[in-house]
Amino acid sequence: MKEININDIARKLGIAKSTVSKALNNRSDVGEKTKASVRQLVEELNYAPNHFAQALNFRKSKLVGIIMHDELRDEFFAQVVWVITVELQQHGYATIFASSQKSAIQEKTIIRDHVNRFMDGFILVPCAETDVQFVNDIISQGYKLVTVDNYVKGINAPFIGTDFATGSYLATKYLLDAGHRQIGHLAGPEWAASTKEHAKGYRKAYLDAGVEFSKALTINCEYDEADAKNKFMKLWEQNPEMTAIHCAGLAMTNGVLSGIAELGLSVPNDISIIDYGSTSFISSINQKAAEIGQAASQALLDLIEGREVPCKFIIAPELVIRNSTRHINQP
Amino acid sequence: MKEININDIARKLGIAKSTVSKALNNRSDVGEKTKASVRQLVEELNYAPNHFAQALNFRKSKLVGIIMHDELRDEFFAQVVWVITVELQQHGYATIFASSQKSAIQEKTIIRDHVNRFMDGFILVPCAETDVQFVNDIISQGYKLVTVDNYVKGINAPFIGTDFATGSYLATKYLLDAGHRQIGHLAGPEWAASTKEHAKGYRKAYLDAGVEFSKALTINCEYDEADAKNKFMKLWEQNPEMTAIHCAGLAMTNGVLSGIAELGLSVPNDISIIDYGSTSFISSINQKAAEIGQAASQALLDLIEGREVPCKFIIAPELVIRNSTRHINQP
DNA sequence: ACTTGACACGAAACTGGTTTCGTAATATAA
DNA sequence: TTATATTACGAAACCAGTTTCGTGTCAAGT
Repeated sequence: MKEININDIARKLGIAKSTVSKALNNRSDVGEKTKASVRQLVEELNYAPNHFAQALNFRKSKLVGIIMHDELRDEFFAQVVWVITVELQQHGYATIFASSQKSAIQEKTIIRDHVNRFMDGFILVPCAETDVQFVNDIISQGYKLVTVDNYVKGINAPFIGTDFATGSYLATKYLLDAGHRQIGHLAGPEWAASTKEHAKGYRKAYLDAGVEFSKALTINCEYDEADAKNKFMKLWEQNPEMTAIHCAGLAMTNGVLSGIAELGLSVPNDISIIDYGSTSFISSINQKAAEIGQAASQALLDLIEGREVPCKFIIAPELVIRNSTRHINQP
Repeated sequence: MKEININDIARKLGIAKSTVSKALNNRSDVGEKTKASVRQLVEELNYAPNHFAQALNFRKSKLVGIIMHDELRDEFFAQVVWVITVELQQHGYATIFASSQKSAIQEKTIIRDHVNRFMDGFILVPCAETDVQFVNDIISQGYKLVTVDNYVKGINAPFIGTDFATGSYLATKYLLDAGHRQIGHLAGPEWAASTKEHAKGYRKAYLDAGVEFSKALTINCEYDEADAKNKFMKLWEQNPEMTAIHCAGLAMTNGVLSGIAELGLSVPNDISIIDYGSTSFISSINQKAAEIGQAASQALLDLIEGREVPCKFIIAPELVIRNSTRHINQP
């Protein structure tokens, strides 16, 4: 358990610890033979500098905090977190993951705690009621922060996210082109910024196609399987002519599939589905978690290292057609 | 950016910093009025002690490392990581997540790095070729470590995982009871310890039911959607009488669903599915990520705080029937 | 009145590094 | 031969806390 430290090295070589430190940092005011002997002993004893002592000096921890609004159970967020972790790992940073569990109060507590831990930066997926003032205070104190996925107006930090309007536009247009006319929209909850974007794209596709648009085909829903099933059942009851549905998230698709199975229907014969970010057989809008994770970690590194960073990266998603959609005959 | 420190507090109150420190730690050799004034100023200035200075003193970081063999994209692991994070957060620990990306070499590097960061403990999901010797060295040096999910023989640390034999037994028995006779088994890769356990349960169900068992119904497969689709197609070709399939993981199910859609078949009419850990409409063996995460964090806390810890926690999974299975008539 | 003890506080050392500055030894220039 | 520069190193201060130990003050005991 006892780690060897710089003093041990110095003592064994009969030199000062300052010399050892300088040797390790390859300073010019240390002789070559001294450097060589230090390096050799370091190798032998498997010495590595204590991160905390260094952090205390540099006021840098080589630690980045990832603070998410939700629970990481979503495959998309899990992949974003993973990509960020790997990217930052390559630059010598470790990541600390924390969840605010959709609570603005917890979010604050976590950020404060991270600040005392001298985090070098934060990647924040804001929750619904993020305290913009508080976050901006942190930023103006010089802490480096980027926000991801959930755009919150007024935060003075770079944002990296998906162009949901385009995503939903692509999905809806595809279904319209395939002959569908009654396309349901299982939209996200009203508190999510993305919900409005989805609706914008969905509607635009109808308008562009010159097909009559009905509000009754849209229903709001939490990102939750059980709620999604209920809302789908309601939507189906009210729109028995519906031949396709566009879901705002993976959890919703699962609820819908459950409802479809219960009704004895089948996909895609009776109903086509396009959702967001599914990796299964469902046709979906691919949110490009890898790109978002990369852009977010790059933006944060740029901020930390004092480079210029654009304030918005909107990543266009991609429509991936799998086996949950079919063409139907025009009436 | 400049945080206030214990010296600032001391100066403003005209007392020594040692007194401030003792007041904050509620030591008995500080007067009550002094304590009160310190606490008040601390509150006012929003002071919080520097974690690194403390870590340097205590040789404890209040940090726990989670090192996973895989990529976190699996919903089960994502939830395990999340539960561990939340549990430990409640005890004042933050978690650092890292992935060894299935490489024993990376695994070592990460552990070494974590050791210099004075991690108070590790939660390790070992990769296929974990260096048992190395891990045991770390443990015998006094570092606290628990292993999760992937049981590796010879590691002197508590293990928390799923009873896969029982899981696959339950799945297979259910399908047999439902009248299925030709039940495919899309097994995990040979390197995974769990694969043998799955096979054990699968076979035992056949034996217990007195139904003839065929090796041809089992095929090994990576935890990868594309590979799963190929292997399923092969299995289907060779066993056209197959009416059900038991998959070792979620990624496999997605591959299978893709194959089924391509063949123009439907679930559960043509083929029933039971997999592991799915949350969608697929009937599945629920691995109880929450229980595993809780048990793992509790075991680690016990280790860190010097309590006795049993060496194995095997958590029995649960069969959850959803909409991907049907009863068939006996021939 | 003197001793003893409890109490409250501060100086200094310590955790493991980095950095500044001073200086001795050697090399080069005048 | 002396003045100056260069090189190589060490002592000490510093980061922000904790802990040990010493000391002064006051009250109680004899």
